Amino acid sequence: MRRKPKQQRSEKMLQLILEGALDAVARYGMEGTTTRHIAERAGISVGTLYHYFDDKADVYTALQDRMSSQLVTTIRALIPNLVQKDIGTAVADVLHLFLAELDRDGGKQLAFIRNILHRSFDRDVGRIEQVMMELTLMYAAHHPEFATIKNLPRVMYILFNAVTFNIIRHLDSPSPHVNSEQLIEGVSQMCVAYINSQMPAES
Amino acid sequence: MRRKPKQQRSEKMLQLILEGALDAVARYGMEGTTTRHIAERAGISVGTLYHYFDDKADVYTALQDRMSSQLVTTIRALIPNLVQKDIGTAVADVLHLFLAELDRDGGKQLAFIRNILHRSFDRDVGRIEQVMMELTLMYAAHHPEFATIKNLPRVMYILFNAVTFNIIRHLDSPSPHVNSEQLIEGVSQMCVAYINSQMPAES
DNA sequence: ATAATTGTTCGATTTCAATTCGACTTTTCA
DNA sequence: TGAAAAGTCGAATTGAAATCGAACAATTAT
Repeated sequence: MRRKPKQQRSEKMLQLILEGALDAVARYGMEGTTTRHIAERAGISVGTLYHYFDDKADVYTALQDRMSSQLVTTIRALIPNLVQKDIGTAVADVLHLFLAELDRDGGKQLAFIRNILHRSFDRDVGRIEQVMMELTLMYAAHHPEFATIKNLPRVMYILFNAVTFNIIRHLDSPSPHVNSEQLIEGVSQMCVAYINSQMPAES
Repeated sequence: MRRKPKQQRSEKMLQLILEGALDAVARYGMEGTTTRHIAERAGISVGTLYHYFDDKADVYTALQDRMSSQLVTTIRALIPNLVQKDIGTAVADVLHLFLAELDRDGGKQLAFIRNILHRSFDRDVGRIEQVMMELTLMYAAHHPEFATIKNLPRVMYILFNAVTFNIIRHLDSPSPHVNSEQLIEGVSQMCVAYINSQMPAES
């Protein structure tokens, strides 16, 4: 049985379940949350839950969908505005918007997102970042002009994340428009450009 | 009971289980893999599995650890080399290395990584990317010089991923060295620098 | 207005994977 | 050699996910 809201109370129930799930995950974590927890917090029975969703994972998926839909809607509404600005400001605006959106509802959405993410990387990314920081130090030792960059650690942190996600994304679902070589070339150029832009201008 | 290799056969057994898990996940997917599957493919019994690992999740964690350790070791060995090169080449080298490492063992590692990642983003990231591409089009319409960039879609794809992961990472586990404002500022500057570097030089 | 139909809710019951347990085998070492 | 420690096994237990059919509510047809 798939999701199928026919009467209007159904729609309310559906949202009720999603709220219950959000609550439960915020409280017990994603692993710790059972279908009973969700039903309980939504004030319904398990049977009802399964009337609206295929399985537990489906509830989470729906919750993610709802969140990303909200974000997409908000951004889309802001496009006319963004289009007027310079790139730096536009990017900053979108990010501020996003963070503000997450902060509403007292952090439950944020907790949910963290639960989705946390089990994936964390440890591994952290470790690899550490080697990259070693590499940066070594590199700076061999290239003195490198050390003149203001906030070098911050710049490296941002670049590391930038590169990493491009690779992760490429692994997860390769874009038909960009092959490995093109990606690597582009990412390298981005690093060079950002780093150069952070160098104090030479006289 | 934690992991505890005392005799030497233990170490082999441990690796055997990890291989079994890698196999099983490549075959049945992460959700579809049961402890029986793992035990079966490793040629042992479930009971034995639980002598070496706390629970099923622990097996996956160990597998991730093993993979990231390998990567870290490889990179670390390459540092003396990398240090001699310009930044663009160094970045490209590391990425090539990483992809090559994954390609050994006939894609089982790759399949495992995909399984870890796939359940997290995919849908959502894709959707949001789509709005951002809309935004790019609109933006180009208002800023003609923008349209002169070669490979604009590729550049935007890379920047989108770069920005997204910086935010995701910030949400997942905020770095003590970089607060929200600093991150947004830095990320914006990166976008500007990369885009500028891709503009055809004005006479 | 009433009956028939369709949609909704419930929670006890079933199912199946994760984990435990204790009996058995192999290795270590005194 | 023998007995203590380490390792192995798989049947039995446990507990959460998912099902089921019996009630209940809303809607539609007569």
